[in-house]
Amino acid sequence: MANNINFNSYSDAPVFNIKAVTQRTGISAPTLRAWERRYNVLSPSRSDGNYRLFSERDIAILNWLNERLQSGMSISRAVALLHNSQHKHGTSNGQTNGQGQHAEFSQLQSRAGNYVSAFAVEDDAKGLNLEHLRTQLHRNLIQMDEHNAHATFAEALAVYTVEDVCQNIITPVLIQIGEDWHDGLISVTIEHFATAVLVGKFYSLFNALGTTHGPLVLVGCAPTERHEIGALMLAFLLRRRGHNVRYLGADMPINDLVESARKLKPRAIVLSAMLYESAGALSLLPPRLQAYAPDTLLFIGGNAFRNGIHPALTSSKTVNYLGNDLQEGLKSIEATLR
Amino acid sequence: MANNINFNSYSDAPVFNIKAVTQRTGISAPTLRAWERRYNVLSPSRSDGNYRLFSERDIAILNWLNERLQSGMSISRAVALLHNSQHKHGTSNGQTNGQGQHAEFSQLQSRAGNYVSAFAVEDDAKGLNLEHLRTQLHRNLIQMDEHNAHATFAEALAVYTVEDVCQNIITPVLIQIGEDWHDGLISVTIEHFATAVLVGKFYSLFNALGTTHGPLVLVGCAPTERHEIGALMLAFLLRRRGHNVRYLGADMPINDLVESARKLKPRAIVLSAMLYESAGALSLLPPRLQAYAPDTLLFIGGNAFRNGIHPALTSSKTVNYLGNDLQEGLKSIEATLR
DNA sequence: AGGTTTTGTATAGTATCTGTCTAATCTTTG
DNA sequence: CAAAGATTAGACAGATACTATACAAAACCT
Repeated sequence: MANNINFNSYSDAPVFNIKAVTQRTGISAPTLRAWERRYNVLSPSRSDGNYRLFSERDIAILNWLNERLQSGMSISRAVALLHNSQHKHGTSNGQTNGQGQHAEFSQLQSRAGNYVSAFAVEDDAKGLNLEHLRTQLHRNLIQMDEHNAHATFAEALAVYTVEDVCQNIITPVLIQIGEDWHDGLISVTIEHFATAVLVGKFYSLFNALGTTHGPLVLVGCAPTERHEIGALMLAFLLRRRGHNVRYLGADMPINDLVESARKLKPRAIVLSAMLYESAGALSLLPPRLQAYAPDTLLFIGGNAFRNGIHPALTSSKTVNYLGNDLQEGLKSIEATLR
Repeated sequence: MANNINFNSYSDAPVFNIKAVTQRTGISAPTLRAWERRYNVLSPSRSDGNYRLFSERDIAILNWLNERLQSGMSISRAVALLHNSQHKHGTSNGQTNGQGQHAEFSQLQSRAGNYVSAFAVEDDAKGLNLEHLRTQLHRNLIQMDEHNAHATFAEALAVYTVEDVCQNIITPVLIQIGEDWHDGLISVTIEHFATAVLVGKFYSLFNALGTTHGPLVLVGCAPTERHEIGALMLAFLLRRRGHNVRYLGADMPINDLVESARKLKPRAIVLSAMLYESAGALSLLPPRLQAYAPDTLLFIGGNAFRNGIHPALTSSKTVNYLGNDLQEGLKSIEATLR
C-alpha cells in the first residue's frame, strides 16, 4: 500500500469554495489557481457563477502534494509523480464489473451467486459495514481483481482495527472461498490466487513492522499443515503489539521444533493447525517439549481444535489452547506471557 | 506510513529534484554535482529545464556511499568500489572451498544457537561484491537476524538490479541454506525462517507494484511443488516489467490449470518446479492444455529440469523451457510473448 | 616539513521555477 | 447598492538550479 497513491476512497462531491480549501490545506488561493493553470492538477467543477468548487478528494490530493513539498520535492515534480501514478492504476474502486476484466470473471461471479447471503449478519450497525466489506473483498478476490482487493483492504483498515479486519473480514472471506471451492463454485486457481493475495498482504505488513527486542516468540504451522494465513496473522498481530516474533512458515516438524526450542530457548512457541491430521501430529510435542525445553510455553490454535475435536490437547496442562478466535488467542498469549 | 511512496523497490523512475535528494541524503547540492562531474557516479536524467532528476535508486546509492564515508573510506575509493562491484556481474562465480565454509557455518550455527544479540556490528570495510553480500545475507539468516537481513537486502538492491539480486544473491543463498540443512548444519527451523523472510520480502515487493492491464500471465508452482520462491521471484520480475501477472502460489493441480486456462484464457502460464516429482507430474499438462486452451502458452522452469533430467518436457514443441536461470527465463518469456 | 593530490565549498553569471501581486471584471451577500 | 470574495491574465521577484572556475582545508605522499 505504500506505493499506492489512491484517492479513490474520497468523495468527489464538489462542495468546498476556495477559502475553505485555503483553510484546510494552508495553500493560498493564488497558489491554488497557479497550480491548476500551470500543472493541470485538479479540475474543480464550477458553481453557477464560475466559482471553483473543490471536493474532499481534491483536498486529500492537495495535502498529499503539501507533504511532498515538505520533503523537498518541487511542486512540478510532485505533480508529475502524481500524474504518473494516477495513470498507472487507473480504475476506481469496485462496484462496476466488466471494464477491463475478463468476461469469464463475471461468469465465475454469477456461478458463485449465493455468496451474498453466505455471511450471517452479526450485530448492530457495524454488522452492515462489515458485511459490505466482506462481500466486496470476496467479489474482488474471485474476480481476480487484485487492485481493488487491496483497495478494499485499505478501506477496511480505515474503519476497523487490524484485529477486527483479521477476525471479521479476512478470516470469514477465506473460509467462504474455501467453501466455494469445495462446492465447485470456483476453481482452485481462484482459491490459490485469493490466498496468495491475502498471505502476501500480511507478509508485507509483517515485514513493515521490523523486529524488536524482548523474549523470543516463534510462530508457525503444525506439522503437515500448509495453511499459513492463520499463523501469519497471529505473527503479525503479536509483532504489532511489540513482541519479538519470528515467523517460521508452514509445516514445522516436531523434531525440529523440539531441537530449536532447546537451542534458541524461545519464551513461547505458537502453532496453528487447520486440518485434523495436522493437529493430531501435534500430540507428541508437549511431552518432548516439557522434557527438553521446560521453560518454553506452547500455544496451539486453529480451526482443527474447534468443537472439542482434540480434547487431549486443548485441555492439557502443558499446552495453552488459544481458544475460538484470533482475539481470544492474542489475549491468552499476552495474559500468559506477562 | 501513508505518506511514504515506496516505488517498486529501488526504481529508476526520475522523480527527485536536487533539493529533495539533499534532504534525504544530507549531501549538499554542490557536493552532489562535484561527485557526478569528478567520479562519474550517478547520471540523473534531466527535466525540460535541464534540472537534475534523481531516482530512488540514486538515493540508495548515495546513502550507501555515505555509509562508506562514515567508516573512513574516501569518496574516490568508495565510488571505485561501487563501480568495481557493478562491473563484476557475470564474472563472479562465488564458489568457495567447501571445508572452510563448513567450519564457518558450524561456528555460526552455534552462535545462532545462543541467539545473543541482534546487532553483531562489524563496520570494517564492508565489500559490495556479490560474494560478500551473499555471505552477509547467509549469516543474517542463519542467525535469525531478520533486521539485518533486510538491511543487507536493501544494500544489495542499491548497487545491483533486482534481477541480479534475485539470481546472484537470493537464489544461491537459499540453495546454500538448503544444503546446510541437508548436511545437518542448521535445523529446519532456521531453514523455514530464512525461506519465510525472503518469501515475505518478495510478496511485499510484488504487492507494492500493483496491477497493470494487458494479456494475463499466470505464475505458480508445478503440482506438489511447495518451494514458492522461484515462481514468486519470476512473478515479481515479470510484473515489474509491466506484465499483467497473477501469482497463484504453490502446488497447482493439473486439472485446475487446464480448467482455468480454458476459462480465463491467459496469454501464458508459467510454472516452476524444484523437485523431480513435481516436474514429472507436469508431463500430463502440455497435451491437455493443447486440447483445451491452444492459445495459452506454457512455460516451465526450475532446478528440476537442470542437467536434462526431463528431456521430454524441455525439448517439447508445445512447451517453452525457461532455461538455466531467472534472466534466461525472463528473456525467453518476453521474446515469446512479443 | 614541504609538495601533491583530494575534496568540499565558494563565486559569478545565467536560466528556470514558483509564489505572490496587480488590474480589471464578475458574483455573492448583507 | 456597497462590500466582500472570486475570476482571469499578465507581470514580477525571490528561490532554486545550472555551468564553470576558483579556492582552501584535509589527506597523502615522500
